[in-house]
Amino acid sequence: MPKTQPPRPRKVENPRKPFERHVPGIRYGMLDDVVGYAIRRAQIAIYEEFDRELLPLKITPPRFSSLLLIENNPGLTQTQLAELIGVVRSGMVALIDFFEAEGWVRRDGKAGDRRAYHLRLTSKGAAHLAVAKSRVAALEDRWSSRLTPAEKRKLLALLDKVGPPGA
Amino acid sequence: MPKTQPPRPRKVENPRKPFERHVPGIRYGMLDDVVGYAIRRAQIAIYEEFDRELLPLKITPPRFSSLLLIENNPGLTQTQLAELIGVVRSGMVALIDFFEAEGWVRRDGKAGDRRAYHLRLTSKGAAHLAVAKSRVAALEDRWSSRLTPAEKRKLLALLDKVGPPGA
DNA sequence: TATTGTTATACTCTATAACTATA
DNA sequence: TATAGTTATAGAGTATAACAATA
Repeated sequence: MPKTQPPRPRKVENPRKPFERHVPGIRYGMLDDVVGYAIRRAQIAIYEEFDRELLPLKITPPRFSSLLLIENNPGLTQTQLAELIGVVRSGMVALIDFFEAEGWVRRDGKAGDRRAYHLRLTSKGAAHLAVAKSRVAALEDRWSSRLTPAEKRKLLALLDKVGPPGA
Repeated sequence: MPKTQPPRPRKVENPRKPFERHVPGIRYGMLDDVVGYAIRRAQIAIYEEFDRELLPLKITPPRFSSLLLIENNPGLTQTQLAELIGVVRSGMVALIDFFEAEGWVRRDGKAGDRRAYHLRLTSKGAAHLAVAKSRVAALEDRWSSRLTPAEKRKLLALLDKVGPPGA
């Protein structure tokens, strides 16, 4: 009996090239002097690698910072955490739901106020976060490989001063 | 005849507080040493103001950089522009459609290749971009108000070196 | 066979508004 | 009357996959 032709493997379109910050021959105009664009460029480059290393752990940037803030400030409420990372309360619900489903975070009742929860890491969550932290630390080392420790400190300090004076 | 009670103005919930980068009393753990998070913090603070100043002009960050790249490199194709700003081709279509609908950008036929377009600013687009540029420049001045010119140059140079060595 | 622009589609984020149960 | 968490919903933004016209 005639063998059916297996479907020819479709050529993968859009083999996403890694983002290139300064393409030779392109004139960027004032973009090269705009802090906001320099930040955007650096962020694209950084997030690409963050996703590649941490998505297998189901960790995204907002998840990472949320878990870290819960670890360092046990008992935070959802509203407090939402303000800390700059999202609205309703957006925090799905995030904590996910953490709970993974068994990483507990919603503990708050004594004296039955509306609110205290957020705490479970031991499983703490162990998972430890793995994530070491990967992030490794990424940081790689990212900073072209910076001296003094330059990195300088960069952090300068970033902290950028933006509207009040922030 | 009895006047109908006008609906009592509902209290606005979620009066969005401006993002605060370092909340007193909160422990940020290793987040304070992570370049990626420092960048994220600065970006949130910066984009809030960008939106407030530029959205009335219908300008968003990707629109701004796209228009600027078209101005400085007239004749770019959509695929080239998409790669420059780090989005896929299909995402560029809606962006250019919008520019065309506003009358800011023309799709010129490419001689010798009827598949592609050369993108160019219209005079209306150039004029609009000029206004946007001056507002962005003003924002830059405000954002950099706490940085000396030398510090700003240093920041741009350091941001350029952050990330995977190849980028 | 490859490429340009396009469409269709879906998924993630995140926002607003309204609801509930508490306070 | 206000607040914590929640739900419903909608709008950006951006991704993948497939397609037509063209190379």
